[in-house]
Amino acid sequence: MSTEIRTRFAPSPTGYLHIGGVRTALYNYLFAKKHKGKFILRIEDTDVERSKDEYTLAISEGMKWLGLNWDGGPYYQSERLDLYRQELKSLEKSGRAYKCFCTSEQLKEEREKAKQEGIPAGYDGKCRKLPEGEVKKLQDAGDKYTWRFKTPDTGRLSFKDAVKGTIEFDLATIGDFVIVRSDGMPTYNFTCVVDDALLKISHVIRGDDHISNTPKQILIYNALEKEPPQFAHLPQVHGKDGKRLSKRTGAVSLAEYIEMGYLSEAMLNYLALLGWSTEDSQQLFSMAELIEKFSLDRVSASAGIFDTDKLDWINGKCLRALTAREIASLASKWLKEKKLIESSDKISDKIIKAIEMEKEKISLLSDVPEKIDFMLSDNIIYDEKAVQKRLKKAGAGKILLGILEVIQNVDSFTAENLENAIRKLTEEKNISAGKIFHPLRVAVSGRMTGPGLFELIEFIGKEKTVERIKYAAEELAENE
RNA sequence: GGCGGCAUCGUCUAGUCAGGUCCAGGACACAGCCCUCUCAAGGCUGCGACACGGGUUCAAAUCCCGUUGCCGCUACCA
Repeated sequence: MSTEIRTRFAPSPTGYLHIGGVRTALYNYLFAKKHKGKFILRIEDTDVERSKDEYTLAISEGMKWLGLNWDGGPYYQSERLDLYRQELKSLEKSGRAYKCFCTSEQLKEEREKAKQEGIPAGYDGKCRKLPEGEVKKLQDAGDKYTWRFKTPDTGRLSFKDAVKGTIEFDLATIGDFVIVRSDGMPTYNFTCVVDDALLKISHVIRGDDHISNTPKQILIYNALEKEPPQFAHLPQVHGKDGKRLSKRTGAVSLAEYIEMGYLSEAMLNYLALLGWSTEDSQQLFSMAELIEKFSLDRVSASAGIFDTDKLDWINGKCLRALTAREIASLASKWLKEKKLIESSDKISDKIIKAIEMEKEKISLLSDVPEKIDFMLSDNIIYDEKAVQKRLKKAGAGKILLGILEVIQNVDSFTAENLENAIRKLTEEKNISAGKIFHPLRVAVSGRMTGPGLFELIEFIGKEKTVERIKYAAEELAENE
């Protein structure tokens, strides 16, 4: 009997969607899709203090932006409290959970003491032995209590991890841990198991910071008489300093990368490769290829560093594969900010043409305005360095005037005709192409870089071109 | 401290399970060259790594032991 593959992404809404979390979500998504299974979204919001609605929103928006659409959920743990309560009852009945009246202050003190003395920290299971009468007394007195899970005192527990192999733990090192807080809210290790079991998750794919939690969770599965899922622990994503990704080392949230102008497919492609690879080292993938080729046994075991150089390269590749119209529409937010367009639905053909000419130089969507604004504006700004280098040269003014004459006489103002005419000029006057092209470029655009000169001139139009060459020749160029 | 995980070019990695075909392959970045009216893009070339120390073996990046380093867990966070 083949059971359905079901994976889940289970972030806690205590911060914006983290880039490492995005990768976890991606791998879960790819694995589910590859096996024609289901990908479920679950929000782990049992930490009332730190969970915020805005983070929940950011998570689902981010997932949508990426196109990682979930097949089930989102399930909110805060809405499933009854379920955990039921399972707690079952644990109580089987004697696997007990009430603990120790206060957090007490425990903290003991932990510190243990640390100083160099003895292994961890709960000593004091309240496990509390006589029933004593429990009743404390409870009647209104003392707050947590529920702890009773872990075995001896033995070993091992599990097979799809990326790390077999991992074994000594159960003596795992103390009784809290599964329900004194305010009645269940904790992670408990809710996670209950939900994964109830939602029939077949493969738990998550960060390897959860490895140490896994034995605890398996213990709960066993106590609840549920079958544990397959585990796959992904290596961490680190910052440039090799440490855990943090704001200090760069952007960490997906939203920041969106803001910088990255494309979702580039992000996905890059993240897919950060910890996974094909045997032939393929670098560029469509989502369909990713789904087809992904497999957990080719996931790397070691942590990777989030490096934007490669992301930028992939982003450029993705961008170049789009049409100018698509780029314009994707970049409309930035175009609007720079006042190049009024609204997203008012993208002129001129803008699209300009983007077309500069397409291969765009690496981020946010680059678009600066690449094309000089072609669209009526008043160009002459770059000081460009003027110095190309116009303040002996004879530059005279050359420009010569070009002007030619240009004025080009009847059909196309790039081809312009090029023919100007190349003819270089031959007639026997001067190198560079001597003509460079000053001309600066004269009409104000800068030294840009699209092909003749396409650019055609785009600018005869009237403006003539006007600019005149200005440059008379006001800027060296006329000696 | 205890427990657990990880260790190949600056970065992402292939190769490790089934030791030889690996004086270690690909990609990004970097450098140079080519193309070229500029900047890009593209093409080519180059630079560059098996953490360290033992062992096993005819042979080790691959297997074993130890060391070191980094990371995680050790919460009434997830």
